[in-house]
Amino acid sequence: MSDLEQISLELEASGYRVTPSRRAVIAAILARKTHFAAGELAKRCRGAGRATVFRTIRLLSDLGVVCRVIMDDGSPRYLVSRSGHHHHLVCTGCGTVQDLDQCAVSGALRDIADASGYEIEGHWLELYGRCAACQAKAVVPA
Amino acid sequence: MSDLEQISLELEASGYRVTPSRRAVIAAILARKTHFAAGELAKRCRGAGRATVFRTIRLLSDLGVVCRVIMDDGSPRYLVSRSGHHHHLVCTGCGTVQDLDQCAVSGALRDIADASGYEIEGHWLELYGRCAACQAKAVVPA
DNA sequence: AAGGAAGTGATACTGAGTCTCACCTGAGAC
DNA sequence: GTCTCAGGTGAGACTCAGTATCACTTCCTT
Repeated sequence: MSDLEQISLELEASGYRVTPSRRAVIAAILARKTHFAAGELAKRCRGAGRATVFRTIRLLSDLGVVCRVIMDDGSPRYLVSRSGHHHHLVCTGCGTVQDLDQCAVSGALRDIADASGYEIEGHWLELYGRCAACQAKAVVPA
Repeated sequence: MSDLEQISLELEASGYRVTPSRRAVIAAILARKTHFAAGELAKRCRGAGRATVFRTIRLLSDLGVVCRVIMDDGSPRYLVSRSGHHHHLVCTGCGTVQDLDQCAVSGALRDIADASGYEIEGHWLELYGRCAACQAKAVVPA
């Protein structure tokens, strides 16, 4: 089963219609190798209007198919990612985004909650660095 | 010495001029009790144009006088804050922002770097929750 | 077939932030 | 004192993200 069909099934299972516009947006997203900007996708995606592209991205984001990453310059990007709580490791060299399996702060949250008196409801964590390939490139420049 | 003078001295020490426009922006920032949106400040700040307000906010942000917080809805806000690396604890009830003394992820970063092969250069962490006062309010509603 | 809910596209709008460009200002050189 | 020029400024246009509106279409249910 293709990713497109898989996601279509998820949409249907959640009570949403699988329309040609939505299929076009999903196909456009799957065609992107890495993360993408919402506006750029809207421009490239022939089969759906701008508003629909944004609506579909939000829909997929709610379903956990797509998730939002804030790049180190603050600009938002989206990428196809696994659902559930996780964080990202963004390479500042090539832009690759890697999922992190464990939540790096879950342990510290309890301490912070105790110390501050806050009831922690959520958090946002992005990590920036250079992947192994980009480190190698930096050492031996072409 | 007032905060305004203090910040003016920091500006001068860094080689920037202390102009009436900049003083107006700094005064407007200091007048805000909590965090503020850049655009809203630009509207309220009579003594400086929009572009200058944004320029000054960035300048102060570079100097570490002001720092940027991403609220839980993704919108950016600024607040007068201590410089150096730290994180924020944002109350989703009243919007209060509290500085966190320790960096909650510094310990975990080494493990992540080892496991992923990345050279971690930076990270962004925001915590969201309800402060003690808002928790009390929620339990005993008026 | 009818009706209504869901979905769509065009378009206008808001808000953040940048860029340009002509103009202003003030510190230092003479 | 005045000249000069880098630094600073304001107006305004622009880009980008994202939302709202509204008339229209599509499709499911009855």
